[in-house]
Amino acid sequence: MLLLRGREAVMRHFRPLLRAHGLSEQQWRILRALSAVDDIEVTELAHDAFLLGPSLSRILRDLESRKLLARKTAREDQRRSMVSITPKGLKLIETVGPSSEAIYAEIARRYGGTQLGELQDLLRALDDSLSAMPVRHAAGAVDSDADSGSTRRRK
Amino acid sequence: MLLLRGREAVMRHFRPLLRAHGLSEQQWRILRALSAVDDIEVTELAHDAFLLGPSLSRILRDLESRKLLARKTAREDQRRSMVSITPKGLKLIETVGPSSEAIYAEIARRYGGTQLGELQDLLRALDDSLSAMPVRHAAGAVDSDADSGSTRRRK
DNA sequence: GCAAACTGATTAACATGTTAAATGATCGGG
DNA sequence: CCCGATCATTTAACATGTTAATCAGTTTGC
Repeated sequence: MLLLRGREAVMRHFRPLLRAHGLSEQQWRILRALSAVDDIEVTELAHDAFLLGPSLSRILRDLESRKLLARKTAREDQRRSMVSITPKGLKLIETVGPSSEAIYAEIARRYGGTQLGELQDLLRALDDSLSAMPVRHAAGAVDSDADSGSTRRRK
Repeated sequence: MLLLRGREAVMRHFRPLLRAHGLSEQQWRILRALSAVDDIEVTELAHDAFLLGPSLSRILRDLESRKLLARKTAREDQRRSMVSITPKGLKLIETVGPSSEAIYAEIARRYGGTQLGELQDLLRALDDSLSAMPVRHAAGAVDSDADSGSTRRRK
C-alpha cells in the first residue's frame, strides 16, 4: 500500500507534463525505452517498459499510427517484430525530456538525494529478495463463494 | 519505475491467495478497511482503500450483490451512503487473513525486518515530501501532436 | 423561501491491467 | 518431409484507472 501511495505521489508531478504533450505514463516509458536502443523486439520492450503484452500491443498500434515509432517484421524470424523510434518520436523526447528532468531534480531536492539513493537501493533489494521467493499456489481452500460474483468471466 | 516493480514483486505473492477466494487486490483492500470500522462513508472509504470514486462505486456494487457488505443512506444527509461489512464479509476476512499474514511474514523474513522498516519509513517520508510540493501545471508548451491520436475522447 | 452554488455519489467514455485464447511462424522428432 | 509442440504476437473479454459529466440532495445568499 505504501508502495502504491509512493508511486502515486511521484507520478502526480509528472502526469501534467506528459498529458500536455499527449502522452500517458506508459507511452512515455515506451518511447524512453526505444530511445535507448536502435531497435528492439516487442517482448523485450515489454520487459524494459514493464508492461504486459496485450497493453503494449494496443499502445504500439496507437503510437505507430501517430508516427512516433515504426515496426517491421524481422526477416530471419517472421514472428518477431522489431520496433524503433522515429525522428518525430525522438523530437518529442527531446522536447519533453528537459522538463521531466527538472521535475525529477526538484523531487530529489525536496526529498534529499541521500534518501532517494537509499530508497532506490532498498527497492532493488526488495525486488531481488522476492524474485527468489517461490509463489504459493493456494492449493486447497477453494472458497465456495469464489465464483458467485455478479459479473464473471465468459459463460 | 522501481516503485512499480517493487509493488508488483510484493503483490505477486498475495494474488494467488486472493484469487483462490474470488477477491481482487482492490476488493481485499476495501474489505480490510471496512473490517476496521463500524461503518464508513464512501468518500472516506475511497481514501482508506486508495481508490478513486468511480472504481470504488463499481466494486461496491459487486461486493454488495455478493452480500459481503451492505449500504444504507445516512438519514441526516441523504447524499451520503454508509457502508459496512456483513458477517459473511467478516468470515471471509477471517478465512483469508491468516494465510495473508503468513505470506507477509515470509516476505519480512526474506527481506529482513530492519530493511522492511526502513523502506516503510522512507516511503512515508517520500509521501510527505511530495504532498507539500506543488504540481506544475505545464502552462504553455502545448504539443501540436497532443490531440492527433487515433483514439481520442468523446466528440 | 428560493434560485444558485455546492457536495457526495454514480454514470459515461475511454485507456490500461490481466488472463485466456487465437493466430501465425518456427522447430524438432518421427 | 510433416505433424505436433513451442514461441511471438495479437485479439478477446472483463476489471480497474482516470477524467468529465450527471444527478440528487444540501447549503447559502439574497
